[in-house]
Amino acid sequence: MRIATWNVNSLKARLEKVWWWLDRAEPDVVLMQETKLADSDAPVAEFAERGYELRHHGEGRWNGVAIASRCGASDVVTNFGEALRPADTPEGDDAPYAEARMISAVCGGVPVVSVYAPNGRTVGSRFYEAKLVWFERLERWLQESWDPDEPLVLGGDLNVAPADDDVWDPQACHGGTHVSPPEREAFARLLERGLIDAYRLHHPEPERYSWWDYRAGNFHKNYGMRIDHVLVSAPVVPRVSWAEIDREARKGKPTPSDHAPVLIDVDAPGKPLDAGWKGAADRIAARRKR
DNA sequence: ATGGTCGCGCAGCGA
Repeated sequence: MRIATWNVNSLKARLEKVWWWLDRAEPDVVLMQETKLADSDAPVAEFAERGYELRHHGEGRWNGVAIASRCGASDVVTNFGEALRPADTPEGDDAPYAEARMISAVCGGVPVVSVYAPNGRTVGSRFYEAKLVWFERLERWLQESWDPDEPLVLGGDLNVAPADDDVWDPQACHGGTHVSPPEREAFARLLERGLIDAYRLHHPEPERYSWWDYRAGNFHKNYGMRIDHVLVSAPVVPRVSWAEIDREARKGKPTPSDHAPVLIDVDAPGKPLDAGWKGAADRIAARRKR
Protein backbone atom coordinates (compact mmCIF):
# COMPACT_ATOMS: atom_id res chain seq x y z
CA MET A 1 0.00 0.00 0.00
CA ARG A 2 1.38 3.37 -1.05
CA ILE A 3 0.44 6.32 1.19
CA ALA A 4 1.28 9.91 0.30
CA THR A 5 0.87 13.30 1.92
CA TRP A 6 0.69 16.40 -0.25
CA ASN A 7 -0.09 20.02 0.49
CA VAL A 8 -1.69 20.77 -2.88
CA ASN A 9 -2.14 24.54 -2.32
CA SER A 10 -5.70 24.64 -3.69
CA LEU A 11 -7.14 21.38 -4.96
CA LYS A 12 -9.20 23.30 -7.50
CA ALA A 13 -6.14 24.96 -9.02
CA ARG A 14 -4.13 21.73 -8.77
CA LEU A 15 -6.65 19.28 -10.19
CA GLU A 16 -4.86 18.58 -13.48
CA LYS A 17 -1.55 18.20 -11.64
CA VAL A 18 -3.16 15.83 -9.17
CA TRP A 19 -4.53 13.63 -11.99
CA TRP A 20 -1.06 13.57 -13.56
CA TRP A 21 0.47 12.61 -10.27
CA LEU A 22 -2.05 9.86 -9.50
CA ASP A 23 -1.09 8.27 -12.83
CA ARG A 24 2.60 8.79 -12.11
CA ALA A 25 2.82 7.52 -8.54
CA GLU A 26 -0.25 5.28 -8.29
CA PRO A 27 -0.80 5.99 -4.60
CA ASP A 28 -3.46 4.04 -2.73
CA VAL A 29 -4.05 6.79 -0.20
CA VAL A 30 -3.36 10.52 -0.59
CA LEU A 31 -3.53 12.76 2.45
CA MET A 32 -4.06 16.30 1.19
CA GLN A 33 -3.81 19.71 2.80
CA GLU A 34 -4.72 23.25 1.80
CA THR A 35 -7.50 22.16 -0.51
CA LYS A 36 -9.03 25.63 -0.05
CA LEU A 37 -12.46 24.17 -0.77
CA ALA A 38 -15.81 23.92 0.97
CA ASP A 39 -17.07 20.37 1.33
CA SER A 40 -19.83 21.15 -1.17
CA ASP A 41 -17.19 21.99 -3.80
CA ALA A 42 -14.98 18.94 -3.22
CA PRO A 43 -14.45 17.05 -6.51
CA VAL A 44 -15.85 13.79 -5.19
CA ALA A 45 -17.17 12.55 -8.54
CA GLU A 46 -13.91 13.31 -10.37
CA PHE A 47 -11.92 11.31 -7.83
CA ALA A 48 -14.48 8.50 -8.01
CA GLU A 49 -14.01 8.32 -11.80
CA ARG A 50 -10.37 7.55 -11.08
CA GLY A 51 -11.18 4.94 -8.47
CA TYR A 52 -10.65 7.07 -5.36
CA GLU A 53 -13.07 7.75 -2.57
CA LEU A 54 -12.64 11.38 -1.48
CA ARG A 55 -13.32 12.44 2.08
CA HIS A 56 -13.06 16.19 2.53
CA HIS A 57 -13.16 18.63 5.42
CA GLY A 58 -13.05 22.32 4.61
CA GLU A 59 -14.84 25.64 4.61
CA GLY A 60 -13.39 27.12 1.43
CA ARG A 61 -10.84 29.83 0.75
CA TRP A 62 -8.30 28.76 3.39
CA ASN A 63 -7.09 25.50 4.92
CA GLY A 64 -9.07 22.36 4.11
CA VAL A 65 -7.86 18.76 4.40
CA ALA A 66 -8.84 15.58 2.59
CA ILE A 67 -8.18 11.89 2.17
CA ALA A 68 -8.40 10.19 -1.22
CA SER A 69 -8.33 6.42 -1.00
CA ARG A 70 -8.74 3.53 -3.42
CA CYS A 71 -8.83 1.01 -0.58
CA GLY A 72 -11.80 2.36 1.33
CA ALA A 73 -12.23 5.15 3.85
CA SER A 74 -14.31 4.38 6.91
CA ASP A 75 -14.59 5.79 10.43
CA VAL A 76 -13.99 9.36 9.29
CA VAL A 77 -13.21 11.90 12.00
CA THR A 78 -12.85 15.62 11.30
CA ASN A 79 -11.49 18.47 13.41
CA PHE A 80 -10.48 16.12 16.28
CA GLY A 81 -14.09 15.07 16.57
CA GLU A 82 -15.21 18.59 17.46
CA ALA A 83 -17.57 20.91 15.62
CA LEU A 84 -15.89 23.66 13.65
CA ARG A 85 -16.46 26.99 15.33
CA PRO A 86 -16.80 30.40 13.70
CA ALA A 87 -13.48 31.98 12.76
CA ASP A 88 -14.22 34.93 15.05
CA THR A 89 -14.19 32.67 18.09
CA PRO A 90 -12.06 34.29 20.81
CA GLU A 91 -8.38 33.35 20.76
CA GLY A 92 -6.79 30.80 23.01
CA ASP A 93 -8.03 27.28 23.47
CA ASP A 94 -10.66 27.75 20.81
CA ALA A 95 -8.08 28.27 18.07
CA PRO A 96 -7.78 24.54 17.21
CA TYR A 97 -11.51 24.35 16.47
CA ALA A 98 -11.80 27.37 14.22
CA GLU A 99 -10.09 26.02 11.10
CA ALA A 100 -10.36 22.81 9.07
CA ARG A 101 -6.95 21.20 9.69
CA MET A 102 -7.57 17.56 10.56
CA ILE A 103 -9.32 14.56 9.03
CA SER A 104 -8.75 10.88 9.70
CA ALA A 105 -10.09 7.62 8.32
CA VAL A 106 -9.32 3.93 8.21
CA CYS A 107 -8.06 2.96 4.74
CA GLY A 108 -7.32 -0.64 3.86
CA GLY A 109 -7.23 -1.51 7.54
CA VAL A 110 -4.73 1.25 8.38
CA PRO A 111 -5.81 4.31 10.39
CA VAL A 112 -4.52 7.41 8.60
CA VAL A 113 -4.61 11.07 9.59
CA SER A 114 -4.22 14.12 7.37
CA VAL A 115 -3.18 17.25 9.23
CA TYR A 116 -2.36 20.82 8.30
CA ALA A 117 -0.62 22.63 11.15
CA PRO A 118 -1.01 26.41 11.35
CA ASN A 119 1.83 28.35 9.75
CA GLY A 120 2.44 30.58 12.75
CA ARG A 121 3.42 33.61 10.66
CA THR A 122 5.99 35.12 13.05
CA VAL A 123 7.47 33.82 16.28
CA GLY A 124 5.64 35.27 19.27
CA SER A 125 2.55 36.38 17.34
CA ARG A 126 -0.90 35.22 18.42
CA PHE A 127 -0.85 33.02 15.31
CA TYR A 128 2.34 31.39 16.55
CA GLU A 129 0.80 30.79 19.97
CA ALA A 130 -2.27 29.32 18.28
CA LYS A 131 0.04 26.98 16.34
CA LEU A 132 1.48 25.63 19.59
CA VAL A 133 -2.02 25.23 21.03
CA TRP A 134 -3.03 23.34 17.89
CA PHE A 135 -0.14 20.90 18.44
CA GLU A 136 -1.32 20.39 22.03
CA ARG A 137 -4.77 19.55 20.69
CA LEU A 138 -3.26 17.07 18.24
CA GLU A 139 -1.32 15.44 21.08
CA ARG A 140 -4.43 15.15 23.20
CA TRP A 141 -6.37 13.63 20.31
CA LEU A 142 -3.63 11.06 19.80
CA GLN A 143 -3.58 10.24 23.48
CA GLU A 144 -7.33 9.79 23.58
CA SER A 145 -7.89 7.92 20.33
CA TRP A 146 -4.80 5.85 19.60
CA ASP A 147 -2.84 3.17 21.42
CA PRO A 148 0.88 3.34 20.50
CA ASP A 149 0.84 -0.43 20.00
CA GLU A 150 -1.67 -0.01 17.19
CA PRO A 151 -0.93 0.93 13.56
CA LEU A 152 -1.21 4.61 12.65
CA VAL A 153 0.00 6.72 9.75
CA LEU A 154 -0.09 10.46 10.39
CA GLY A 155 0.84 12.61 7.43
CA GLY A 156 0.63 16.24 6.65
CA ASP A 157 2.06 19.69 6.46
CA LEU A 158 3.25 20.08 10.04
CA ASN A 159 4.93 23.41 9.28
CA VAL A 160 7.92 22.37 11.39
CA ALA A 161 11.42 21.55 10.18
CA PRO A 162 12.47 19.16 12.94
CA ALA A 163 16.26 19.64 12.69
CA ASP A 164 18.81 21.94 11.09
CA ASP A 165 19.36 19.33 8.36
CA ASP A 166 15.77 19.99 7.36
CA VAL A 167 16.39 23.58 6.22
CA TRP A 168 18.62 24.94 3.46
CA ASP A 169 20.40 27.40 5.74
CA PRO A 170 19.94 27.24 9.52
CA GLN A 171 21.50 30.68 9.92
CA ALA A 172 19.08 32.28 7.46
CA CYS A 173 16.11 30.53 9.08
CA HIS A 174 17.12 31.28 12.64
CA GLY A 175 14.54 33.37 14.46
CA GLY A 176 11.74 32.41 12.09
CA THR A 177 8.84 30.03 12.44
CA HIS A 178 9.15 26.33 11.55
CA VAL A 179 12.50 26.02 13.37
CA SER A 180 11.92 27.64 16.77
CA PRO A 181 12.59 25.43 19.83
CA PRO A 182 8.94 25.36 20.97
CA GLU A 183 7.81 24.21 17.52
CA ARG A 184 10.54 21.58 17.37
CA GLU A 185 9.62 20.46 20.88
CA ALA A 186 6.01 20.04 19.76
CA PHE A 187 7.22 17.87 16.88
CA ALA A 188 9.54 15.93 19.20
CA ARG A 189 6.64 15.20 21.53
CA LEU A 190 4.89 13.41 18.68
CA LEU A 191 7.95 11.19 18.38
CA GLU A 192 8.11 10.70 22.15
CA ARG A 193 4.51 9.58 21.98
CA GLY A 194 5.57 6.73 19.71
CA LEU A 195 5.46 8.07 16.17
CA ILE A 196 8.46 7.63 13.89
CA ASP A 197 9.60 9.88 11.02
CA ALA A 198 9.27 7.37 8.17
CA TYR A 199 11.12 9.50 5.63
CA ARG A 200 14.14 9.98 7.87
CA LEU A 201 14.14 6.30 8.67
CA HIS A 202 14.92 5.60 5.03
CA HIS A 203 16.75 8.82 4.16
CA PRO A 204 19.37 10.07 6.63
CA GLU A 205 20.90 12.39 4.05
CA PRO A 206 20.58 16.19 4.39
CA GLU A 207 19.25 18.64 1.78
CA ARG A 208 16.01 16.78 1.21
CA TYR A 209 13.11 19.19 1.39
CA SER A 210 9.37 19.06 0.78
CA TRP A 211 8.61 22.78 0.41
CA TRP A 212 10.27 25.58 -1.52
CA ASP A 213 9.06 29.17 -1.72
CA TYR A 214 7.65 30.01 -5.16
CA ARG A 215 9.77 33.16 -5.22
CA ALA A 216 13.36 33.88 -6.09
CA GLY A 217 13.96 30.59 -7.88
CA ASN A 218 14.24 28.88 -4.52
CA PHE A 219 13.19 25.49 -5.85
CA HIS A 220 15.91 25.48 -8.49
CA LYS A 221 18.52 26.40 -5.87
CA ASN A 222 17.05 23.85 -3.46
CA TYR A 223 16.44 26.51 -0.84
CA GLY A 224 13.69 24.64 0.95
CA MET A 225 12.49 23.06 4.15
CA ARG A 226 11.34 19.56 5.08
CA ILE A 227 8.07 20.46 6.77
CA ASP A 228 5.78 17.78 5.33
CA HIS A 229 6.01 14.51 7.18
CA VAL A 230 4.74 10.97 7.29
CA LEU A 231 4.89 9.67 10.84
CA VAL A 232 4.14 6.01 11.52
CA SER A 233 3.63 4.04 14.72
CA ALA A 234 5.98 1.23 15.79
CA PRO A 235 3.90 -1.62 14.34
CA VAL A 236 4.07 0.07 10.93
CA VAL A 237 7.83 0.72 10.97
CA PRO A 238 8.92 -2.78 9.86
CA ARG A 239 6.24 -2.68 7.17
CA VAL A 240 7.61 0.51 5.53
CA SER A 241 9.54 -0.73 2.51
CA TRP A 242 10.28 2.60 0.80
CA ALA A 243 9.98 6.35 1.29
CA GLU A 244 10.49 9.31 -1.02
CA ILE A 245 9.82 12.98 -1.59
CA ASP A 246 8.73 13.38 -5.19
CA ARG A 247 10.41 16.61 -6.26
CA GLU A 248 9.30 15.96 -9.86
CA ALA A 249 5.81 17.01 -8.74
CA ARG A 250 7.20 20.45 -7.78
CA LYS A 251 8.23 21.12 -11.40
CA GLY A 252 6.75 22.26 -14.66
CA LYS A 253 3.25 22.83 -15.96
CA PRO A 254 0.52 23.06 -15.02
CA THR A 255 1.75 25.20 -12.13
CA PRO A 256 2.88 23.01 -9.25
CA SER A 257 2.10 23.37 -5.58
CA ASP A 258 4.94 24.86 -3.55
CA HIS A 259 5.03 21.51 -1.70
CA ALA A 260 6.12 18.11 -3.02
CA PRO A 261 4.37 14.86 -2.05
CA VAL A 262 6.01 12.67 0.59
CA LEU A 263 5.31 8.96 0.06
CA ILE A 264 5.81 5.67 1.80
CA ASP A 265 5.13 2.11 0.75
CA VAL A 266 3.64 -0.09 3.45
CA ASP A 267 4.00 -3.86 2.96
CA ALA A 268 4.44 -4.54 -0.79
CA PRO A 269 6.47 -1.91 -2.69
CA GLY A 270 4.47 0.15 -5.17
CA LYS A 271 5.36 1.30 -8.66
CA PRO A 272 9.06 2.30 -8.93
CA LEU A 273 9.39 6.08 -8.84
CA ASP A 274 12.43 8.21 -9.65
CA ALA A 275 11.84 11.23 -7.45
CA GLY A 276 14.54 13.19 -9.24
CA TRP A 277 17.04 13.70 -6.43
CA LYS A 278 19.91 11.78 -8.02
CA GLY A 279 22.25 14.18 -9.78
CA ALA A 280 20.22 17.14 -8.61
CA ALA A 281 22.96 18.29 -6.22
CA ASP A 282 25.42 19.11 -9.03
CA ARG A 283 22.86 20.95 -11.11
CA ILE A 284 21.74 22.90 -8.08
CA ALA A 285 25.30 23.83 -7.11
CA ALA A 286 25.84 25.17 -10.62
CA ARG A 287 22.69 27.27 -10.40
CA ARG A 288 23.65 28.75 -7.05
CA LYS A 289 26.85 30.14 -8.57
CA ARG A 290 24.90 32.07 -11.17
C1' DA B 1 17.08 35.06 1.02
C1' DT B 2 10.98 39.88 4.44
C1' DG B 3 10.42 38.36 -1.47
C1' DG B 4 11.79 37.93 -7.35
C1' DT B 5 5.33 33.85 -6.75
C1' DC B 6 1.40 31.74 -6.11
C1' DG B 7 -4.07 31.37 -4.89
C1' DC B 8 -8.05 33.68 -3.83
C1' DG B 9 -10.94 36.82 -5.79
C1' DC B 10 -10.87 41.58 -7.39
C1' DA B 11 -7.67 44.66 -3.15
C1' DG B 12 -4.56 43.06 -0.73
C1' DC B 13 -3.70 39.29 2.28
C1' DG B 14 -1.75 34.74 3.54
C1' DA B 15 1.82 31.43 2.69
